[in-house]
Amino acid sequence: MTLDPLPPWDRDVRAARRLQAELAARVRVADEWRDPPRWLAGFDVGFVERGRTTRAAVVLLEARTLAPVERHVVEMPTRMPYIPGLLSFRELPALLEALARLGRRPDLAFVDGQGLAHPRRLGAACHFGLAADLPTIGVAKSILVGTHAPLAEDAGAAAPLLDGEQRVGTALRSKRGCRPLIVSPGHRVSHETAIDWVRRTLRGYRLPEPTRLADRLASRRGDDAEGPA
DNA sequence: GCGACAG
DNA sequence: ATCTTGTCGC
Repeated sequence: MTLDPLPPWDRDVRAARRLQAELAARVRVADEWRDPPRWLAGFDVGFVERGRTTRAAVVLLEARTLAPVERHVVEMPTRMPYIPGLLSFRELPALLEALARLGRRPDLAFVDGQGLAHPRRLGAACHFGLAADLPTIGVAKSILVGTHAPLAEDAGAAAPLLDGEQRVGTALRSKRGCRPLIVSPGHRVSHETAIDWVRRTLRGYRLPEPTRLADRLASRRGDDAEGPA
């Protein structure tokens, strides 16, 4: 037996982290839209065949009614393993391909995962937003970095997510009895607007409609039986 | 050195 | 994320 060689991804990990720091400097955390969003999109990525294939799902919804008007699923070979903090590199190709399938360009995109709430401020929502030059919001189901004050049990309770002194997102109890969502700006959106749009797109489930529908589509059980009002 | 660690 | 059935709680 020999000593374990350096992991093949070690070099790339370093390069990827440097690139993240550079890209993060280009992320704009402020609202930049001329008109209120009319088309929303939800993105989610899953893995099949023991991770060998990456699958991205996108759902386009009309902002006013939250009615889904387009759905697409794309698959491609997985190029990178999962490494905490480098998720965007693993998911970005599939996310961009899914976006390309849309017949309309969304005005605002919800991405499953972190936005600013990332060690180098470049979660998948930021990276995707930059790459597509689209306003994006990160909606994660757990914390990668940061801490927040205890949240009340009531739906709607929220607290800033802090990484040291900096606010990187918001912990939001989207539904009573559920663990809070971690909402953070991706690109071209402010903290306030990110939270506002997540709240406006909640429909009694833990996840906001864009992300919830994309999740269902990616996990294939994509029928259309609605639950409680 | 010892954990923590989106999906 | 994914592998997996029933089960406890709002």
